[in-house]
Amino acid sequence: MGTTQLESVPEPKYWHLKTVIGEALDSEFQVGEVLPNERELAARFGVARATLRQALEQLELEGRLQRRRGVGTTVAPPRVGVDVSTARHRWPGVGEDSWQAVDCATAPPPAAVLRLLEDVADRPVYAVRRLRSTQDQALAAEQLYVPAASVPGLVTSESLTGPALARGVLRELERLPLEGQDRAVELGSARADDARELDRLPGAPVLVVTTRYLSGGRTAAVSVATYRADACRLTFGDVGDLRIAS
Amino acid sequence: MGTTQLESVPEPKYWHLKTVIGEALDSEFQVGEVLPNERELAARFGVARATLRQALEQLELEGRLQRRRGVGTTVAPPRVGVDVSTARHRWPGVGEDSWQAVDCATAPPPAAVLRLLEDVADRPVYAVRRLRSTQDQALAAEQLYVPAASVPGLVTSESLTGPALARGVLRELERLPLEGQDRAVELGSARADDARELDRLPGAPVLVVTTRYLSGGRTAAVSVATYRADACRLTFGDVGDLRIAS
DNA sequence: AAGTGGTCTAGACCACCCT
DNA sequence: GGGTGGTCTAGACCACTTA
Repeated sequence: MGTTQLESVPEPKYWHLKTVIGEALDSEFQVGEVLPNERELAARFGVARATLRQALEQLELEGRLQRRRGVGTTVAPPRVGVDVSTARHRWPGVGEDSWQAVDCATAPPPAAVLRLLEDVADRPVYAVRRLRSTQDQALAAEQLYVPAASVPGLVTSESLTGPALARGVLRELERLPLEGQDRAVELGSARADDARELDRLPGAPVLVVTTRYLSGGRTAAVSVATYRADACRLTFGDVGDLRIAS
Repeated sequence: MGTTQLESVPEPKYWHLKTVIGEALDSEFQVGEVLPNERELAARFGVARATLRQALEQLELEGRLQRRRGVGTTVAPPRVGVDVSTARHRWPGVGEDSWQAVDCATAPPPAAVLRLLEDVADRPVYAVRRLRSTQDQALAAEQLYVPAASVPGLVTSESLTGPALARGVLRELERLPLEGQDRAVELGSARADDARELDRLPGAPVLVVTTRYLSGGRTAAVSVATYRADACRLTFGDVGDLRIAS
């Protein structure tokens, strides 16, 4: 990376910086390579550290950089495309997928989820926790809410807890006929617990995917999955899946 | 040993501020109401303005606030759910939709789009510009790239330009049999031109929806649509009529 | 212990919108 | 012209990782 001085331009410094550094990333850096630290970069470009950080923040938001406290700033790999296609008509956890069930509690779901689960009397509601990862990196954390009424065959016991209970709930859920799904994607910021599991700081930008699973005309389960916005590209392929087009 | 690891987690000020203000928004403010200005809020909470701004930035990212230079900070309405369902198997612009074609050029598409349009020899490539709005607010700006080969019946002339040409391209595109779509959603930051049309500043967070339209085994068109991440929730309903009456 | 990114401060000036 | 949010500075200290 050169030691180019910035000329005075009408456009904000951090914006121009972002462009300059972005181009340098393309031409002079390899994926995984460590950048000079922020104080050095700021000095090199002749700006305050806060200004430099504004540029780095944007680049991180766009998935081009990865910053980790105590470690440094590295060039991020291209975003991973993760399939969240709705066309499959499958329950979560069916078939080959990259989710791993890690826990299950019966804590009451948040108000926003309760609005989607129409019948509030369906207590308890199982809260299954799952993680989705690629080889070395956690991509998403999910909270799957399943009313007890959706898994009538579930055998519970004092000794059946944690991951085993989570898997049991998922297994029972598969027995219901899945009639459809409703899905929404929006931008959010990671809650403290999600952030920890995604190896990000609280408030990190995430793509929140909310799914409503329908069975028997009812909402049989609600999933709230938070994907690392810097590391993921959500794909909804319907190609090669040519269902009966109406 | 006496070294008890007390997990005192000093929560950052801006994070706490965000919570406090967020709760105040729920209980004490109406949608559209104007908040006190940043200098006053900072003084009221006893923090530096920069710290307060960190909290406001997060709230804006989550779609709870709207800030406009020279105007002030207002309480944002709930996010608008916009349907970007892929199940429709429709070309862009067919039927009742909220897009408005505004222009058409023949500028060469960016490299990332060229990679999706396999046959690079298909010149020229029409670049149709469209806007999607609700009553009073622009939600998304789209650049739709259509190789000339996809619209063989298009009659061009010197006098056919701008919006009229854009509509002509869309009309011709509808004549092709649509075989499928490939869609991806990721987080991006608004380019200067998109930002202007979305009434945001450059770099504002946007949800970038990239769609590949397939016809005859080829990529017949590529759409890159940028949605205001603060104002939109993208929905992918495949439920259709099953939707609970609302 | 040294080095990194994350938080925070107290100022300053600028660009924009309103009246 | 007066008020707003946006940009920028030059520091300071903190939390975390690594050696």
